Amino acid sequence: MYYSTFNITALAPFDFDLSSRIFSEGAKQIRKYENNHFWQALRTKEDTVLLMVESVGEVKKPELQVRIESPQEVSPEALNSIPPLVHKMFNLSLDLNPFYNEVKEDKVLNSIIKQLYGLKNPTTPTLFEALLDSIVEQQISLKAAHTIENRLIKGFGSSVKMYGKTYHAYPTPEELSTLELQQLRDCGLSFRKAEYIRDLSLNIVNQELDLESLGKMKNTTDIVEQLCEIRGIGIWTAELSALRGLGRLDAIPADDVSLQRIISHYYRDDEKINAEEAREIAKKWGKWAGLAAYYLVVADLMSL
DNA sequence: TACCAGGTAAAAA
DNA sequence: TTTTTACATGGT
Repeated sequence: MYYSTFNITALAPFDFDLSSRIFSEGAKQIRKYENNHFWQALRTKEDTVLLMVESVGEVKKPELQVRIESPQEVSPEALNSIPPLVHKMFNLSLDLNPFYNEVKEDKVLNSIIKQLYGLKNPTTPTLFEALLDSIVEQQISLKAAHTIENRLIKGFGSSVKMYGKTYHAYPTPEELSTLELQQLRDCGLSFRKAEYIRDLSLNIVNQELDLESLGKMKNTTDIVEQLCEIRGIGIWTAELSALRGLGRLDAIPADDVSLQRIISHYYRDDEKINAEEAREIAKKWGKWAGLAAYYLVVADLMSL
């Protein structure tokens, strides 16, 4: 067995315990947070390794200990690709203070921030992973979606075996592009969604679509516009994926009926609102709209 | 049993 | 051009 450990720091404040707990909520097979240890199977260029993270700091002076394990030797190149990935996944480079300062006049949010101090929103290792999740989650309940996501991960993702347990990573475009539609359908996806996912994967493998270049674009609205060109991706999927897959904190999936209900709960006394009204309310959060929405969703989850 | 869930594209009007 | 419909699973 091969392993490597190293420490990394994060911009304060950062509550690793709170963030990881929320991150792993939904109990997908892909990640777990137990006994203050976060773990997830992670793909490097050549291999699938097991990532374990624990906090060795505190909210105001955050530091993480990262451990990489693999049955085989991990190349230096692969190892070097891990720290930036962990930074991205946990949003370690995000400075929450400007966010906290700029929404101070919002009494509701300000009160929630005090209770969720140091919470950072997670980002998926790749944009593809965020798109995959979002497509699966279209229309159906999160519970139903998680069941399907687990089948995709177990069925088609690579895995790493450690201590007699098998840890599954998200499937890559390469792994999904060669599948028969019926194989995706068998996971519980509609034929329509199976087509979306197969075609998206194929276009990436054929290099007709370059998701990496999208992440480099300056304006989030341009990214959302580009994503909407892809079949199966509407405004809801595009905005959710920009937030979850690229960490674009100004992207807010206002078409989300659940988010509309939550925003209304805190700002409109549970009266039913539509996407337009949700966007109007979100305007006061400026470039932090997506992060503010994340805080509201978590607050709702924890009944704050 | 029927209906709704963190929607979307395609058909019908 | 605008409105309606089919679609997948899991919970109520």
